[in-house]
Amino acid sequence: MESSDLKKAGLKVTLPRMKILELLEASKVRHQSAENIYRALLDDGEEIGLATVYRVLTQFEAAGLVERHHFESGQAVFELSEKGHHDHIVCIACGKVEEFFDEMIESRQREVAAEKGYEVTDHSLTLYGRCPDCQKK
Amino acid sequence: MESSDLKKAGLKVTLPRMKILELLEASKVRHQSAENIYRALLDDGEEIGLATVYRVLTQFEAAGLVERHHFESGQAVFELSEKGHHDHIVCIACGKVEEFFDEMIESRQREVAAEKGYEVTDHSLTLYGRCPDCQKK
DNA sequence: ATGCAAGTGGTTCTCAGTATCATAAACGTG
DNA sequence: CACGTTTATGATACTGAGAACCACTTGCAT
Ligand SMILES: [Zn+2]
Ligand SMILES: [Zn+2]
Ligand SMILES: [Zn+2]
Ligand SMILES: [Zn+2]
Repeated sequence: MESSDLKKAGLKVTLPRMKILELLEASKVRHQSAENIYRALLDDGEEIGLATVYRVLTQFEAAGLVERHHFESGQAVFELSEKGHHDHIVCIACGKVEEFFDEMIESRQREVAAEKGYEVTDHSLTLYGRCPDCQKK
Repeated sequence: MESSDLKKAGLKVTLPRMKILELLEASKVRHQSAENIYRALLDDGEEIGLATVYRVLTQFEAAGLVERHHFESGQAVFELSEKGHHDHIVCIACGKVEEFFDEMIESRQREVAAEKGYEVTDHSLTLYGRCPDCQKK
């Protein structure tokens, strides 16, 4: 992922956009809030405004570069959309987010929607529970 | 649903609580935002404060009387939890909400979580698309 | 280089929801 | 049913995520 991806998305290559993209790639945490990204960039010594982070993430989302999720925690989180569609399991104790994909669930969703005559454009499935680590505590 | 349900839930029977419960039962729209409920009560000539509506709905949720959902529209919506678990299809054009239950999806979710060692406490599945009516337009 | 369209970021604004707190209503007791 | 304690109410102030503004800066084509 690099500047060419920004061009492809119809976005000018600017420093803040590059920095945000780089951070999303480099970070070991895949699902991050806007404020998280903002603080991480500040900590890296970058000069960037919070408004820019929100604006750029929204543009990235519109361009299909990132996806936005609303887990129950309130705050939206963003992830690079390099990998294909997947759903999430969120640990309610430590906040860890894992991903999964289950073709049977996906196809049943399509069937359910078709039965009701809906054209589905999107869906969101999130499981909440305790991860193995947090169960031990 | 009546005053006894409030007592069972460990909540004093007060006028605002009764009014909110009555409205939720009587309303033809099952999934409503707090502000919606507030305005509906005002329109019915009730004297109630918005803070009370939010407070009471949160108490009802804690007591298991209502469920809160966060569809992508931002605002939380509430519904009586009289019926069993179900998931939702939301029309992105007109906002209509339909409900469905699919045992195959439910059981696959349990399996996926078990494979990853999670104890699932809850999940949220929402399909977004266009309802039959809105497709015609 | 130079001009201008597009982007930035400090700040203000919005909007859903919560906290505060003085007043009012519910309920157990006599 | 009057009383007093406890809990609830509701007007209002506050919060926090995110969008809107707008003067200033940057990227890029000529
Ligand atoms: Zn955990
Ligand atoms: Zn993900
Ligand atoms: Zn519709
Ligand atoms: Zn429902």
